[in-house]
Amino acid sequence: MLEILNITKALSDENRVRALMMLSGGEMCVCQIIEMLGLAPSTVSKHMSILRQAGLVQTRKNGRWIFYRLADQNNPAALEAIQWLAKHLKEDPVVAQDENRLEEVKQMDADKISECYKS
Amino acid sequence: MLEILNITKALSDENRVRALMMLSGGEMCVCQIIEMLGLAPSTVSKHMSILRQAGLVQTRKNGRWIFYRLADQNNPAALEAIQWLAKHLKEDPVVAQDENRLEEVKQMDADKISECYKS
DNA sequence: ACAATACTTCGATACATGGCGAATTATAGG
DNA sequence: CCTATAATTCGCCATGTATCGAAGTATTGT
Repeated sequence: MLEILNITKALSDENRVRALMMLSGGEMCVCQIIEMLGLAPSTVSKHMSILRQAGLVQTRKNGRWIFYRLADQNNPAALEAIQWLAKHLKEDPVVAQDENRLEEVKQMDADKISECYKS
Repeated sequence: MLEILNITKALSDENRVRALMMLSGGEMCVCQIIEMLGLAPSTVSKHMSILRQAGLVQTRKNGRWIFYRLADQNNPAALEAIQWLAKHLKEDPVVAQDENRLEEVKQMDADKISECYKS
């Protein structure tokens, strides 16, 4: 029950849902999510922590950057919840607008972030 | 987005999830749900109102009784959410215990409730 | 008409949650 | 080292939510 409630509570905030939908397009570092959501870094960090504790996202650290990505196979409940979200938000204007700006933001940070792959 | 958030918010409370799972076994009147959850009538009424506004349940009035039942076909998002819940709470101890007590409570009220079917 | 029952609405209260800024940790680069 | 950057943690505040009891509505039965 607690596992399920962790998921539903995590999904009951618009900004967290937006973040999840963004991650459908591939991993992002926190600074990109901050840019997309337009919230304070501390706020976004807390949101992502809630998503991670619910098993909806996973993290990978590379240098100064922490990349968030959607959960993989080993958590069926989380995965199905994400699929449910994606299915029913496919036509959502907020999600669509985010999807547009996403490419822009990813391009913006591409230069500096690509540096961390040089090593 | 709002429609989806109404659903996830409705599902982010343990008592509301329990109520939904109980309704998988068929419609119930509010007094039975009150008995099952052990909460004040006003509290249960509010919970059920939230579930109804999210499109997760529907109501039928008969005499003094108002029967709640799970949503039917016309709301795919709600229906899939309920199926997701049921799937991942199949082994949950809280839900299982409710399921046991459910027959008992339904029997308890059977006599007086059956009166409303006489007319 | 009146009392009882089922349910909802309202008002108050305690607690949870989302938001920010400041301070902290960790890493990279001069 | 020292500074800058990325991210988190912490403390605070405003808002939202779960809960209750009391009052209100509707319906049934006497």
